[in-house]
Amino acid sequence: MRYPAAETAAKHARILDKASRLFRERGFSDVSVAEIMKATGLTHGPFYNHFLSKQELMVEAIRHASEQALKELETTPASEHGKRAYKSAYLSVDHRDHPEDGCLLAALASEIAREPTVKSAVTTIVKIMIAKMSSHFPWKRGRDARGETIRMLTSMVGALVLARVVEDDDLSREILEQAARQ
Amino acid sequence: MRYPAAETAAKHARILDKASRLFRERGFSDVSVAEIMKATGLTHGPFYNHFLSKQELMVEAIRHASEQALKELETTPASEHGKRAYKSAYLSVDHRDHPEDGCLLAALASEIAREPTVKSAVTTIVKIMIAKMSSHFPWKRGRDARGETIRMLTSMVGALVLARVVEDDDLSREILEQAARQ
DNA sequence: TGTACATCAGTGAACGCGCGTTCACTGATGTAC
DNA sequence: TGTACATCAGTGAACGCGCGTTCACTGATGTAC
Repeated sequence: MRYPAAETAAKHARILDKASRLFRERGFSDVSVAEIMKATGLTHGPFYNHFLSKQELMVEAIRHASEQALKELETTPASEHGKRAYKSAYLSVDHRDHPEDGCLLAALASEIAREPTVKSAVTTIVKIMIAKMSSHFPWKRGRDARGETIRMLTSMVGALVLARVVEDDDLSREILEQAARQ
Repeated sequence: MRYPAAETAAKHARILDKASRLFRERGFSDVSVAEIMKATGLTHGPFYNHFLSKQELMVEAIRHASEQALKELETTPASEHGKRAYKSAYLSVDHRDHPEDGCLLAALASEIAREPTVKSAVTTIVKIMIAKMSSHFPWKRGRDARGETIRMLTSMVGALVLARVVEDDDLSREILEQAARQ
């Protein structure tokens, strides 16, 4: 049956949102198109009214998650205190335990590297994040902001990945704390 | 037909070796049991003469890769120079381009976190690596070796993951270089 | 304003495919006598 | 030492299953008159 025109765009956005969360939670290949559509409240058929393929959805879902990440950075105060808060939110137990809301790099790292179309979208996002972080936050006078940004990003992503890989909660917290100190 | 008894153990080892490389190259779910057996030169049937399930193979393959990693650490000179060499080999373009030979954490990060049995095996390995690295290499007097080890490991894994996720070769090398400086 | 009809997002059965796993069978090897 | 036979790793067809994707069909909505 025909549905109110205004709902179509809203449904598209909901598929994207559910997909982006499910993918981060369980990975691209462990989440089926049918499951995403079910989470959106529909059957799997009309998926192809919204997207050309699962691959295309993966790219769009990555873009959707990255918009969220950029918004978070922009709403963080551009001060030394803001930088510390940003880092410690990223390295929090809450972020570790909720990949579906969090950093797409840490959640999908190994799978992104293997999907060329997704990889290309992620490259753009990483470049934007590095540029925005290095201009947004204050860095020590005379030091190179870009290098410091890359080193900070690198140790944040590594710590979150390691903290999630480890089963022992004490060790996991220790990893997050050590990285926060850096 | 019956085969020479001595060959059985050798075939087991070959399945493990091929599997551990293929998994690191393309991920657990993208590599089929049939493909692993084909790489070993057999049909897929006798896989179950060697392993109970694909899951069990995943755990064994992780253990196999970790033995390789431990051996590499132990053969690295226990000096400041050895530590630098170890770090720069890990952060090399060669390691970035050959996940099948390299660090299992960086190659399978996001998938490990989702497989409980694999996660448990990896936890053990991470603990051993941290302990061995902090006692093997020299650390600045008075500083806590364990903390420094965790921070070094964290930024190494993060940098390799990010360098592999990014399509732009200049940016990818920049990430590796920045982490090497840390 | 009321009626007739085209539209098109959603339905749900069906498709081909590759997966992990099973199993009846094979036949050279190792062993009992 | 030679023969008869049990062993068991390997073969390859087959299984059930869930996947991504397709498609004939439905029927409330929006539009033409």
